[in-house]
Amino acid sequence: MERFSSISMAVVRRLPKYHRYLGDLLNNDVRRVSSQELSKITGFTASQIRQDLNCFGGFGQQGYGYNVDELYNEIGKILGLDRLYRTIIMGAGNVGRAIANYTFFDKSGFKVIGIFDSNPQVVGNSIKDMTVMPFSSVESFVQENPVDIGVICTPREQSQSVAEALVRCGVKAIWNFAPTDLKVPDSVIVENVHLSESLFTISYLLKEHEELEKKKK
Amino acid sequence: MERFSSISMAVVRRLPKYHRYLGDLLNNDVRRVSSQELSKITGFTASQIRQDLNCFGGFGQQGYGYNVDELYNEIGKILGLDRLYRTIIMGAGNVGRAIANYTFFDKSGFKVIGIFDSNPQVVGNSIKDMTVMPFSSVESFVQENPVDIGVICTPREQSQSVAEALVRCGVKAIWNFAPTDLKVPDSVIVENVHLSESLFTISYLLKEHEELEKKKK
DNA sequence: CGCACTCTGTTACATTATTAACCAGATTCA
DNA sequence: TGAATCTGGTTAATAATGTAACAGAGTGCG
Repeated sequence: MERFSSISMAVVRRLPKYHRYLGDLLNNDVRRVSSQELSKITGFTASQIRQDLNCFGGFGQQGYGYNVDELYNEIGKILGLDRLYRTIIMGAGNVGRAIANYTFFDKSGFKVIGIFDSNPQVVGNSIKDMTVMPFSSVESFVQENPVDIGVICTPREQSQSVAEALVRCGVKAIWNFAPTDLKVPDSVIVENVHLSESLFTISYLLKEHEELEKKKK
Repeated sequence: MERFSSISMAVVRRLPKYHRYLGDLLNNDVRRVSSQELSKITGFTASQIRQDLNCFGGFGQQGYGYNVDELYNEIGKILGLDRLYRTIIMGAGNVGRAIANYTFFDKSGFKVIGIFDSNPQVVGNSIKDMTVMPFSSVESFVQENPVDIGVICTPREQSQSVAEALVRCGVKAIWNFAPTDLKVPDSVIVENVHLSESLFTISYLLKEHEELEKKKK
């Protein structure tokens, strides 16, 4: 995906973490927090936290720190969590069902409004008060019900054609759980959750760890 | 987690992708490939690919390129995919069940040998020819059956204590699906799959995209 | 009300990651 | 066989990211 904004992805990917930790503080009735305290909690350096936050404006105050409540809400706004996103899930297999039932999803303003599958055996089943629809009906469904995010939970073979269908429908963002790199126009946002790559990374680190243990002996 | 190896994580996280694309080439009976061709396929620069691969040794040959079969296997070895990992899943909810049934998991040498849950209603259920066991039996189970990787699929509240139990059992790596940063000793490998952060990133990018559209008008 | 202290915003520096440039070895085709 | 071409390994240059340093705004206590 092309990006015009000057904010680097490195910064963007830290924002959710700040948001989460600030939420925790808020739950513990903490009113104010300094970058140094945040540093201890999050593990990032205080310097980095101050710099990150300053990309979006001066939320803090010298000699005081940051107001937890205010900062939490500001970051929420920056992340776009003050709105509702309509999503559809493509593929009602294990992953698709897990996402559909993922309560966090709902709580954060991501509303699943449709689930689709290609398997006639699965179409018609109900998942969380929704009936699974066939892939072929996606385009007409989206015309009636605008969709912001499409979640791809199909096997690898189907993922590219499903992505293309979503793009044709005008879906602006894709959350991809299939182990491929989808080819879509630059204007479409793709966020991959590549479990296999994550797993292989563990495998690598385990092997590396073992080899170091051996060397020690 | 502490790391001693000189290989940077940036490189490590690209290896699975190389491995995947090489597997595709292999399936298409492609025998040789140059860094330039790989560049077109993967989207990384040829320079980067050559440099990455050279961290582990000179697998290519001037004027020829890389032998696909050999490179695929070498990267597989580097990633530690030539061995079997015994895993247990902590939490038999939506995510835990999805992982347990994830066929890719099996195919790549990650064998689920146990599933645990804290809910007495869930304990005793069978998932994929396994019976869900109570959390309390983890330690004795692991003593009998060595475990390499523990997968945390519990709600947030339980994740830290479950992680600590795994560490006590001597589990060396944790694949964490709970939305927290676990506190474990440095020697334990933790790989997070933070779906919420991934989702919030989409949210941010969607908002950014919309704002840029507005400006154009 | 003022002074010592705190803590941000910001700029300067250091480190890491990515890309480009180049050379020599190997290949291929005539 | 040999010249033109290709391509990997390696070093150098550039870009991106992260860390440290510091001035001064603002706090809070006496």
